Amino acid sequence: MTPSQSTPADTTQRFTAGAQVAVLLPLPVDTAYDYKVPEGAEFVSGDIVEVPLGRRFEVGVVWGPGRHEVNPAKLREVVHKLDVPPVPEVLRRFIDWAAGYTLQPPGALLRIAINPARRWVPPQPASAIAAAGATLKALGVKATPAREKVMSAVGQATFPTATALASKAGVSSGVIRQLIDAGALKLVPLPYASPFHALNPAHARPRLEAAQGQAASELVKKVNGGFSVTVLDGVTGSGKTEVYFEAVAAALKAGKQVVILLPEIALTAQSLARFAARFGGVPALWHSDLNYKARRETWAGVAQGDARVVIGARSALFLPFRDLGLIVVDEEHESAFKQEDGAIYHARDMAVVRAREGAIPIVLSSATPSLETIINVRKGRYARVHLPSRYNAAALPRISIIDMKANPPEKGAWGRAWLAPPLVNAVNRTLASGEQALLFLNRRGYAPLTLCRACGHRLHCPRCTAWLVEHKLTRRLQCHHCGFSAQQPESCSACGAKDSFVPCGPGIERVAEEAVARWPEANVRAVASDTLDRPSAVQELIEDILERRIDILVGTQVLAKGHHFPGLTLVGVVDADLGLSGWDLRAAERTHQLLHQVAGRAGRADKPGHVLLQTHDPAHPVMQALATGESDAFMESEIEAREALAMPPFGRLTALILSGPDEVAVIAAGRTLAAAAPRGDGIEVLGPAPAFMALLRGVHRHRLLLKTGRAQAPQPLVREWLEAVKIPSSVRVQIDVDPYSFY
DNA sequence: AGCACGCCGACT
DNA sequence: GTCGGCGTGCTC
Repeated sequence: MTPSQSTPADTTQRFTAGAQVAVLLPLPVDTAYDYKVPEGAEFVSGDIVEVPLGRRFEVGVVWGPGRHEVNPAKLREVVHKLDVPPVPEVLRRFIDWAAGYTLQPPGALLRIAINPARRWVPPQPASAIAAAGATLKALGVKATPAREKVMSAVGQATFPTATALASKAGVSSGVIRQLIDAGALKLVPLPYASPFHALNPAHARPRLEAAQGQAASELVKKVNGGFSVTVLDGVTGSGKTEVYFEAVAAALKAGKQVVILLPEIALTAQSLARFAARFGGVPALWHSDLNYKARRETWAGVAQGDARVVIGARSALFLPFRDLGLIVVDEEHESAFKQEDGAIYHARDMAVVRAREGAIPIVLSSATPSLETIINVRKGRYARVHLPSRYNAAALPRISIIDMKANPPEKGAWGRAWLAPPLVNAVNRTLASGEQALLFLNRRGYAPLTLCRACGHRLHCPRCTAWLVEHKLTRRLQCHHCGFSAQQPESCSACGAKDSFVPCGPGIERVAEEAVARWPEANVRAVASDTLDRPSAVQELIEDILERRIDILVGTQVLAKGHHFPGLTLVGVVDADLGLSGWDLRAAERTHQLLHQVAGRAGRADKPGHVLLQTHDPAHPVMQALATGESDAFMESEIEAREALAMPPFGRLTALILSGPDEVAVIAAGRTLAAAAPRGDGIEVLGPAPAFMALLRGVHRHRLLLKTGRAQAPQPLVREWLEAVKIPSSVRVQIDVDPYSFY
């Protein structure tokens, strides 16, 4: 990433009546629009304003002086300024930079930043209810029994809500409303009460081990020292969270705000409870399914500086912090940080930029740092703080490989089997000693593929390039990409054969079926994202495991992170090869990270866990790295491979994704782009090719990939490229700079 | 993102 | 004859 080139707009710049201002709108348009400052108004850069746009109104942000590039006759006036703090200059600079880098329209990023202001409702000043001081009679209000009850219940007291008074008096709240309207009761304004907990950096100082204490003090040193990037790494349970909490405490002590970014799935009640135990209060939360009120409240609290710490998913990075002093990205390696919510960006990379623009420190925390991060450490761009030993000296699990070719599973009375004899024996031993086992398989449902025995026809989704997955639990066939679901047909639609469908391959339900058949005495539970849809379901599951109501867990990656279960001493990875197939630069790295994390679930202080990996390719570097514990050597070979192929971060990739309902138009657009592709030394364009999911929810997708050298910025090339061609509006062009996935 | 304008098919 | 489909283009 190269430093910002945009010149920061000066916050102190004022715009008075008659002047022109550029207002950036939260829309996917390329530039800010000019507006006139109305009579009697005065604005500064960053002010959030309402402006007319076409025949509607839109909320935007004063981005700077007008650019005077449009016919003055077209100019319209700003309607008014919203009563919210202006968007801080750092955030504006950050949006400009991020838009230029990711090739997204700046408005698309602004939208993430100011969404809660777009339908701004000034927060209602809180008020309580009390007697107005006049009798019903004096007011000429008819004294019904219900009204009398209310008046005697209210007395000299104040009630926080109408409901509270209504229930005290034993009447419905409608009566209260009537009495307020009649003037017998009045609303008394309450002083502003912050909805945010006070956070005390000294609330519960943890006792840190020597290594942790040293790591913590290194991070604390960075807190008031301007921009820095520090990688905090150490195995699961080494106490990374406790360590970065000390940096959070230091930032709080310095009166600064903090944002902690987590992958969406990791935003659990547990992570909040852990925070609360350390700081004596719950932080503000930010994620995609907050309701509107909470969103507005947190957004305003962040802008006013009232919300001191936000724990949130990637979009929390775009909140208008008044005085941000520290960013933490936990589980830095997680690919969930690279996703699209209106705009395509990598939250970890953008977080580093946000830190730089704000001249503040950022901590990247992970048990398995990403390859990009490791390289940045090596090149000296990022500092590294390493936590060597496992907290409380708990033993690391022993990892061994089961060669599935040499140890094929033995078929049982229930049908095909997926557990090889060594794993079966290990489960036997685990159950005999009263401990728990996890059978890990990253595949939901019963069978990933259903085919007709008679003709070989495969059941696939009508709207996606994907097989339908049989789910025995719901007795339906499901598409895991679009939510399509159907009854299993009685006969084959291709050849008409009856009862000819056979399931192929295992999902967790099928492995659970085998476990039940093999260990009828044991309690077996299959767990996947679809069975953990409620937050309470997660909590219940955790309790069931801790209370030993489950002996054998069969589950997907939802079980890979988070809680540690002391009774769980065996992990069997049913198909360790699963993540390795497919054209994905990071397949091996990701599989390594996932399996490493799963392995971390096993064992406890007095009894090391055992992890068995079932694989058809025991010699694969991923398996060898896991079995020998030589993660560093594995990463080394991955780095060499990437360097040899000039793949990121040694070369740069940019993907153009074309999509639309009409496949012919999408393909034609792909050809048009390919014909106009940039040429030059070290520039290569691949494609167009159908995306991995060429048909998704009825939308056809094709991709082109631009490869450039480390020194060649792809952004200007892509800009020129797209300016030179005409793509019909029925085909959408998305640009993904530094793509992570290839589908 | 909205929203209107515009040009071709089935209806009160 | 009009209602309405969504392809195309514009919003300071």
